[in-house]
Amino acid sequence: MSILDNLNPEQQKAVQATEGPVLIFAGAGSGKTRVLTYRIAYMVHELGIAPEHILAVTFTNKAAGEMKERIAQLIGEQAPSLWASTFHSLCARMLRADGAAIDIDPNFVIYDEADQRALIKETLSALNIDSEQYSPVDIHYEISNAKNELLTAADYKPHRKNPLERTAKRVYRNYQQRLAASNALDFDDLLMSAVHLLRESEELRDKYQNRFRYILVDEYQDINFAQSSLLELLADKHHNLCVVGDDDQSIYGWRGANVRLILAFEEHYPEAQVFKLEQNYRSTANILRCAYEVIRHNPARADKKLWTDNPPGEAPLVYRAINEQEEAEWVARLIQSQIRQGQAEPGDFAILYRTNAMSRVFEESLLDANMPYEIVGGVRFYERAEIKDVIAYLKTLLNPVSSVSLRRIINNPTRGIGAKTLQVLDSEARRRKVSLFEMCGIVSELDQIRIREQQAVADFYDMMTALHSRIDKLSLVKLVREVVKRSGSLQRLRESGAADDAGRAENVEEFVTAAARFQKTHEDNSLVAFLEHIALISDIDQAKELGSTVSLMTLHSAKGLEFPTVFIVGLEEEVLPHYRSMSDEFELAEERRLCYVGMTRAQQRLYLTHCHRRTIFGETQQMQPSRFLKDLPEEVVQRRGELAPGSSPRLIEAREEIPEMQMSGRRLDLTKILSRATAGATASAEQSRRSAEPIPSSAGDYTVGDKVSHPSFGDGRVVSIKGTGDEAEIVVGFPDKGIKKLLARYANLKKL
DNA sequence: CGTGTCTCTTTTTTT
DNA sequence: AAGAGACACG
Repeated sequence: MSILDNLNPEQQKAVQATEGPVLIFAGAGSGKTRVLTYRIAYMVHELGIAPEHILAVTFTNKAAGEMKERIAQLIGEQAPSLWASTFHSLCARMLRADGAAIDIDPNFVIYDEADQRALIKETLSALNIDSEQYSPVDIHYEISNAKNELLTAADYKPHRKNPLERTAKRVYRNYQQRLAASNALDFDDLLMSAVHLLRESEELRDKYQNRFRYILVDEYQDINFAQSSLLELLADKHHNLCVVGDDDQSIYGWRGANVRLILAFEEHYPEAQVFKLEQNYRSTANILRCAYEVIRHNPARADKKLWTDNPPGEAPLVYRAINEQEEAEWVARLIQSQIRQGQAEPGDFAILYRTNAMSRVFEESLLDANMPYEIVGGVRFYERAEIKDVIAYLKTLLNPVSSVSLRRIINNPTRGIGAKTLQVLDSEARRRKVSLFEMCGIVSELDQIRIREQQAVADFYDMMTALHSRIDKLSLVKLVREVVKRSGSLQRLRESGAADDAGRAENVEEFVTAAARFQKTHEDNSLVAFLEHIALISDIDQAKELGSTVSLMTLHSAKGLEFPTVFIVGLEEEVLPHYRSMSDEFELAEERRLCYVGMTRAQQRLYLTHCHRRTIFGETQQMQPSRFLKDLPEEVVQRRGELAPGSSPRLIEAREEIPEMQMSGRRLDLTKILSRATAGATASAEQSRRSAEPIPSSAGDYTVGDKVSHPSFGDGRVVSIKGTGDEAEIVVGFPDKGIKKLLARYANLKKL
């Protein structure tokens, strides 16, 4: 009868400990979300706590959405009064409501990464700082870190001998002035200002402390200092702060997250109750074992070890591919063959990679294999240039002082307002202490600007004022439509002959649809609300149901998800671990955790693949297998398509599994490689020289039109040949089986 | 002023 | 491989 019946004893304890600070270490797959949601249900149902007194904070929108949904299932109609949101939307909400207390205009716009960088560039050039010497990226990183540490420009203390930091301080101050003048907050400001607000106003602190009597935080290992300070302030009265996390899954250190904060929780709240959820319900024993062997090499982990009652399952498989194309084809074929055998559906598979750029080959191979797939994350809709343009119009309308937005659109589409004109406008605006937009309205006073350009500016100004006057009169969609029409941006895209522009025009139309959807589904469908939604939610596809298609995503985006079958691809040195992280011990540990996070997403099957060669930056390189592969326990791992990395070469039986890759063919090939490898020295120079040589190929034996025989497809005719050597791709038409793309290396074709 | 071409750099992960 | 910025030309 009780909610508690569905929980194990440790979970029950964690659910019932509702009062006071609580720290829950929840290993991968240990039912963390379950505990969080049941805890809330328990508080509401069994203890009668009003949902509006509960705040659930998550790190991503996806997690927040899921939590709301799950809680709604448990507590029904009371759910809407509960706050479940990300840190950033929580802060934005507080600041819209009460930011006036610290001089924040409720209509502030949120500057995203690109806006921030544009403003930094603007600042750099205004301060006459050479952006070659001090790159906007580096400066921004410094400022962002300072804000994460809650240091204002005045508080920020650069190292005396560090010119970058000293420059950053100058820029920080000026940048902040520009943000204020633009009535804008950047991502980091949201957090910092919310803390500021609570510190400054006792009244508001009281208000929020009384409102949020029970606070739950997910993914606490990803928290930064500003976020933890915010929580401390909010929980300062009732002390009912429950945090859940797993230090082994901390993968956002590069963004200011600090794992030590979870480890230091007990120091800060000595009375904290600590629970450890160590039983894994997700993965097979073998998968878990492998994951553990990878993670256990990290220093300074909180002491814990996952265990499971699940059966051992299949041994995780390590596959070495020739190059990324072959890797992708192997993955696609494996998926295809499992689906054909009725063992699985597309939604059972996830392909996880280190960087978004790696998704492309997999898309192609899945397309070839006719597999439905979906890319999660990646280039987000709202970040496309044409969409950002429309958004910039909206931001400017809401907030004409927002200089970054105005600069983006003033000559987009081109209307004859060039750099020169803009520069004059800007310096005059500065001299007269008016905003750039206001300056546009009095452009006729400037005789440095030619009449033609004056006219262009004036027309632009008139258009924007006309649109501005309609903000309150038109519904959101109508306003967006009007903007798209009046600005001429859609028309330009439609009329352009450029191939990509048709797609861009469609995107703009899709944006209008997104506005319509927002208007329909949100109670507060004002322009402000819509823009905030875009800035913070920023994922138009999030509503799409995963589950019917193969999922492609980065290891980072996979956090919190699970799939029956997981492929982690590109397990190579310099990819995972990423080359930018290899020189730093701390970052290296984070790469390892990233690998661990990926592995623990798998329920039934885990495939780890790496390539012998990979093309990076348009250059083909020899790759070494990832060091993480070396940590796998040999007794529970199958290795295929390769020589065991680092150790003495050995041949491992390949099971017949994929029709195109026949035993005999591969054994022959491996034997060849084996003999050459043992004959030669192990020096890497020697190795690369050798593999640069063309490997004796069968491709040369075929010409288009040849009749060939395949062990399982029977007789067919060569349709085309792409490439050379063992990488050659031979397309063969088989009368019964259709057209097949075969790799010369594996196909084991016989010429007839 | 706008466009096109060329070179150059850049690619980690994201609220 | 692709995008951004520099430069030259119309």
